[in-house]
Amino acid sequence: MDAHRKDIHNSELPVLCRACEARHRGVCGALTPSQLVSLNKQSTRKSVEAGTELIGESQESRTYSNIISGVVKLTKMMSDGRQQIVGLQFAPDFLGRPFRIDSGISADAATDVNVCSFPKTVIERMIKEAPELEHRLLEQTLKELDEARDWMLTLGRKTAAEKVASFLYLIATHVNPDAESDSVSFQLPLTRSDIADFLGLTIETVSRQLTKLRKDRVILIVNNRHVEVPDLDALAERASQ
Amino acid sequence: MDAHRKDIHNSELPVLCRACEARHRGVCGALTPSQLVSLNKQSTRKSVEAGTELIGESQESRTYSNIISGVVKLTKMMSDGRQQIVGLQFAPDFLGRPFRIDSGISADAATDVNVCSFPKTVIERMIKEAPELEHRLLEQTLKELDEARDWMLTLGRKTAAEKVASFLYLIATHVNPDAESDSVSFQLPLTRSDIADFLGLTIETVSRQLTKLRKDRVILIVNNRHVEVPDLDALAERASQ
DNA sequence: CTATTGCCTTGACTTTGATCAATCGCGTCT
DNA sequence: AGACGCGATTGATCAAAGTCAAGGCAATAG
Repeated sequence: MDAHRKDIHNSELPVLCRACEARHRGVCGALTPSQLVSLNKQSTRKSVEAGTELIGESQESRTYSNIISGVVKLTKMMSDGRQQIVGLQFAPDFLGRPFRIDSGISADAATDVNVCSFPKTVIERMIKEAPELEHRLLEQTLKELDEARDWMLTLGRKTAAEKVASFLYLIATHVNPDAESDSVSFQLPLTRSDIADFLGLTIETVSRQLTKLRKDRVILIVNNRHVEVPDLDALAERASQ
Repeated sequence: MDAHRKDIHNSELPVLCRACEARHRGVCGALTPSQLVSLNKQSTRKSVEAGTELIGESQESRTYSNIISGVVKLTKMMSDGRQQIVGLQFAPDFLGRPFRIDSGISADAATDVNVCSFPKTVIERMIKEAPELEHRLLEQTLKELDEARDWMLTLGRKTAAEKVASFLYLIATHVNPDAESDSVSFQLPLTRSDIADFLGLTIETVSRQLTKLRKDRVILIVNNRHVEVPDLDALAERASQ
């Protein structure tokens, strides 16, 4: 399987792909160097700022993308305005859904985001040529399904205090995936309002629970966005995880 | 793509497969008659009664299954006993997760269930031979992901009254998928306790909300399990859907 | 340099759904 | 028949989270 990748011959790869995480952990890892070259000719790097809608009601997007950096939030909205964030995507996640029509979800940049975009047609053709690509998509989809179900437990059964701790734990472990030490420091990719929409709470409750965690010395709030966690296990404990 | 199926030559198919929904709407539809014959030799029909654990902590199951009839609930549990149903599966859904290790989910028969089981090894070999099979799995996984995210909105943002109405609407539309009329009659596949675990509520709240829907004549509770919905749109209204 | 704005926090009060407890209906076992 | 168990309903009370309202802080605009 890995024999196709020929990582040694890095020089065969498009410059942009060489340092790209998506080629290792993302879907591009399923492609041969020559497929990468051909895909690369049709791909464009884009930089979008926080708040931009990437996929949504407005424009039927004609592209798929890999997230290069930043955080994308997937949101569902009710007709009366209530909304729920149903997923967060980090690099090198794949953005878009081949073979499946939209399901009322919009994707917005939660932070400033860099993506690598490809025309849908190109990806759909490549999937037919390279079954391994579809396999990667299945694996990412299964991962997203697991995350969604984990979060259903959080939404349905955890208290506000546990929810906020769970969120912080999620971010702490995603921002720095290979954290050896048990202490972490990071920027929150979401506003209080986004956090509330992710947790099924109000911003006031989120704020109060953050304050409580701070007073209990489980976290350190350097400023609104910057959080430090001296002991990840203690945080996990608060999240009942 | 459909050319492979050769539905006309029904006589080539294994007897058990001929009337099986999974061959049409389920994953078996991806297989040629000869593949079906070979798969059929290794498959076994099983009938399990409500409450039986199909996949779980206890035994590392060596098989995948198609649901032939009945309802399967997917449950996540916290160490202190709180639990959340994270998905319901109906015929002809595929049960099991190729290429992905267990994620703390157990699958139990919510009602009496009939399944058609295959050894994991056989399925995994067939996936390599027939990319279309993997394509079907991706499609089912995407469907489950959509359903999970729909439910996240329900769990995070709907009131108890809306949650219960949403659940009834979900069952009403799944039990009789091709309901022409706007009135439906069905058996609830879950106990009140299961419904509560699905909705992130207590059984008392579920009961009260059902009573309220009954008093408001949105539903008719024939007996504990048997419900009639005279007007599906009115129910959808209550679910804010 | 002050005014405005957006985002967040804090406090007082209300509401929703949870908890605790009693009772009912129904099937089953003796 | 009577006793029991199990699931569901109903009521009374309580607690957690929501709502409403005021104010703080920091960045940006005038």
